[in-house]
Amino acid sequence: MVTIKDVAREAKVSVATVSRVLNGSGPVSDETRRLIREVAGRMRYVPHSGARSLITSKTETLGVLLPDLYGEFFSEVIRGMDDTAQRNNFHLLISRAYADRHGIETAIKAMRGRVDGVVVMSPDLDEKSLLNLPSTIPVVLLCSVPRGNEIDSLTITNSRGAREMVAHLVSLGHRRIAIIKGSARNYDAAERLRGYRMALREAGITPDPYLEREGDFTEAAGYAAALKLLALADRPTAIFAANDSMAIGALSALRESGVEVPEEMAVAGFDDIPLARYMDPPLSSVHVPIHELGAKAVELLLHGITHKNDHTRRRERVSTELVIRRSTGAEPVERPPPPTTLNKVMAAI
Amino acid sequence: MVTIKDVAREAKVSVATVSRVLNGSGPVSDETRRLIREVAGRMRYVPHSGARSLITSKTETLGVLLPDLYGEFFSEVIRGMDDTAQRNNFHLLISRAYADRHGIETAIKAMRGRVDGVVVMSPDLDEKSLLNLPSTIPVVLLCSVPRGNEIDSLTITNSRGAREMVAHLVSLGHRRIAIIKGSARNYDAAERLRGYRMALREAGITPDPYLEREGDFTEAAGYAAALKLLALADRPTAIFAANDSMAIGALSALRESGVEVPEEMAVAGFDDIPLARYMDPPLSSVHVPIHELGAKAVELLLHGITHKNDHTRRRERVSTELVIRRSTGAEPVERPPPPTTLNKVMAAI
DNA sequence: CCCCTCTGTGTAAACGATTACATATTCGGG
DNA sequence: CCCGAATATGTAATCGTTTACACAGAGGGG
Repeated sequence: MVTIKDVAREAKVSVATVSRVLNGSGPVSDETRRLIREVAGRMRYVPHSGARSLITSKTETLGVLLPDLYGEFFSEVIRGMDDTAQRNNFHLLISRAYADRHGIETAIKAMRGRVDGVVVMSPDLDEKSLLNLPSTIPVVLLCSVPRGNEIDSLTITNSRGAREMVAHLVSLGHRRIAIIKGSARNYDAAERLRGYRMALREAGITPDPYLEREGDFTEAAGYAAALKLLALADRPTAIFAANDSMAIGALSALRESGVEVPEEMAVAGFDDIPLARYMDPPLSSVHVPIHELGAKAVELLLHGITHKNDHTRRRERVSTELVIRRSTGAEPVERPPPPTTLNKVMAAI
Repeated sequence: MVTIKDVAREAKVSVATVSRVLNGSGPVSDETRRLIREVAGRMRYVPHSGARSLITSKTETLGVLLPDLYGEFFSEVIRGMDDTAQRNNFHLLISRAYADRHGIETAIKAMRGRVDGVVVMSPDLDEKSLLNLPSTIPVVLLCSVPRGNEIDSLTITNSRGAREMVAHLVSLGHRRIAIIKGSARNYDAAERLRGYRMALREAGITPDPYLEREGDFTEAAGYAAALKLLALADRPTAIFAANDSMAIGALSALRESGVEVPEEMAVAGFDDIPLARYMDPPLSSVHVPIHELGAKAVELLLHGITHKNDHTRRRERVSTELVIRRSTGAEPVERPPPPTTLNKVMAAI
């Protein structure tokens, strides 16, 4: 492995000069600069980041702690993070961890010294787990229950989005509106449930516990919950699923049961994953700007890093947007096509 | 930040002893060991990984270079990688890069010194780009055109899977079978096309260029291609899409055109994403064990690392499996439900 | 009783970079 | 002609580890 000394020797200068050229720090004559650049390139010199971080105490790396999830959300949020990170010359160290206190602490510990900050995504509500993170380094909480003034946090306007969607269903004349919930321990799921209840209350509808079904964000759960709803003596006329995957599972169950959507049953989801518009019928959903979510999280973290973690904590939310398609019965009002970059991108495999 | 010296001073021993305890290297008395463990824990000491990698020249980190893709595949493969990496106490440094030569070289360069090896996923066929990677460190090529004896590689049995699916369509009596291709530059797509043609030849069917439509692995492309196929004077009776997203787009187009699936048109995809079984009708597809793919890639890389890159190069393939559902018209033969871990997992959001 | 081995510990030299400080040269102004 | 500032470069300390080597004491075999 070629080191800075090798380059210095080859270029007949001192290591200090080489370092200055490569970092653009001190004053160096144009001629020397050219020479060193040439030699370093020819020798394929790459500085040892460990050595560098040892002396500068910077790693230029961000940790990302994800829960044990899967699906498109995951990849899209990473895309957003990576874009912003790369633009700022940062790398991403990604790790999954169980959302419980122990899991997160171990994971953060394993990252200590490797990263300048961490984005923690821990949808589990859990106890005060996250409160006493070994927070010598900046931390941003993503899609987790916000912790006031202690940690930066970034969330989705879950309850507002859910409330708007349910309000939309109400405006179409529905009174018996069911919800397929996410896991009770999941923050986003809890907030969406809150929005649902809020909308019902505002419409003067008394909530019916039978219309609140358990779910876990999978298609299978949506499928099962829909079947149970159909079996009720007093069926709902609309189903709001706490995410699109469950809505898709529900659509499948309704289809197999011969229930017409939206005529006999309106269905709505949350997230607006790309597939939503290709469902039968196209699925109404609450659009979440996932890419932006990742990007903002990293921006927040970088801010914390440059301000050495003694900045005033922020608590931001990214906005959702109602996307109404045929599954709720209204005229299909398709949004303009997604940004071209997304279209051109290949979903390899 | 507390260093090893602080711990040594506090425990009244030398740094060497502390290091020995923490790494379990040299002989240390039980009493000293206990003491040092206690002190280190109390002081929340975490070794500086930079300093460590400086002297050991190991980073315990694997680089992952992904193309500019999105979708479930991405997240699932990362899951597989992370599982295996964590089990071996390795971290994952993930980065996206343009699949062209320059993009990959810059990205690998940026990772040099930070990682012990790299998994490069570069579906683009491109020129010999990948040939002369700065391969001082082990590299595994994932889902890319294999490079014989120079680099370890891991691919999917694309052509076999495609061939089997098309053969299945033939066995159902179809003679005019269309394909919606992936990008011509994409390796997986090219292999799937090859399998399609092979199956036709084996069935004694002369290929019709009008039945080979362009696509790019997105739902939108599948939608558009299906419409064009319907407009043909001599329509096909079956459509094989090179991935599920395009198959779903095609299903959507057929539905809107009032074409019955599978009666008037059989449809099949590739990948068997979780959603496939919830489509209308449930989508026949070629199952790809994505998680396993990621896991194997990391195993291959770890092998290269422990053998200091002078091992004999391997060239492995993970097998696909035909999953027949209603969209191809056969009786629905559902596979057993996916592993429970996957079911229990939450697809947060 | 001596020597050898084994255990437990400390000392100090690496590892590869950055950077404060020192030094050498040049240049312009008084 | 001299002095100070500016420019260009080199020297060496430093960051936090690991580990080769040294050393001290204990125990056992001859």
